[in-house]
Amino acid sequence: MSRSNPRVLSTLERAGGFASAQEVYRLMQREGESIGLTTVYRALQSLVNDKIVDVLRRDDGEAIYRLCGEAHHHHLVCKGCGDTVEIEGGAIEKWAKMMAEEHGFRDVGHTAEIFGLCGKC
Amino acid sequence: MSRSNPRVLSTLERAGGFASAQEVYRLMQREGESIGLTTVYRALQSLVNDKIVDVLRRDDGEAIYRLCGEAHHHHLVCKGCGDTVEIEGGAIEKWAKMMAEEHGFRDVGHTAEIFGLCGKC
DNA sequence: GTGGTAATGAAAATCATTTTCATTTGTGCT
DNA sequence: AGCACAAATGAAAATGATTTTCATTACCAC
Ligand SMILES: [Mn+2]
Ligand SMILES: [Mn+2]
Ligand SMILES: [Zn+2]
Ligand SMILES: [Zn+2]
Repeated sequence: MSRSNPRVLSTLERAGGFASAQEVYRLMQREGESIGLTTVYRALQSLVNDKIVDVLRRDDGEAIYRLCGEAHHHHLVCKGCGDTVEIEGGAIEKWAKMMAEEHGFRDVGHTAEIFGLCGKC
Repeated sequence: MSRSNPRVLSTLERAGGFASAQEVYRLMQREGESIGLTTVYRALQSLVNDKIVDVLRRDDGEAIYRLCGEAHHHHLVCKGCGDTVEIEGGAIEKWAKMMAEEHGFRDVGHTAEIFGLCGKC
């Protein structure tokens, strides 16, 4: 049951950060790779099963995937122009770990985003 | 633009805990209330806008809604059974404010969720 | 009552994801 | 090579939540 297609994995790597199945698919098409959307979905599911890839959900519900190894970071997004700054979240990591411990949760992950108006807007 | 239909709100109350738009709709139908699915969606969106209701996502991507208290808080959600603990986020508030200042952002808000497996799962 | 605006809901459209199923590919064996 | 059998692939159809359209209805103000 090892459907962890290496071309899909390498494309997700190349994408850097999060990408949805549809985005991975479009990226491969644009680069001339021949692959079916179904295979992309199956490969990503498999990679998640094997814990090589993380999955979470965008606000619109679309599933997004990311290599587990990549540096974990958060975003500061401008509601006006969409500019995004990648920020470090040491305080969040500690908070998440503490809260999980306190309530007996394990295998925890987290999401955290800040949004507002940037200097130009 | 206040489409926060009170019958939808009261149904969500009666449901207790989280319920999806589809579930709220089916519940109202079962109890003989005449309402359209579209109106349920619009009412829930409106309630979320007014911060009367929290929204998050099930693992399958379906949006689920729940009445939320006045105080600003965050969630610790079990990926296994869906149990949710409302937690306090003082550390996050400070972090968000500091990051925003550092990058010249104003009028900032934030989201932060922790997810993992609870003690029972 | 008349005109204007907001709310409603049935039906169609959207869109990510899953399922089906026929075809292709790979692998071990003779 | 030739054959058998399992796994992988992908096009097309199905699914299901959510959104959009649009015609109708309820609600107000004057
Ligand atoms: Mn973090
Ligand atoms: Mn907070
Ligand atoms: Zn900006
Ligand atoms: Zn649990």
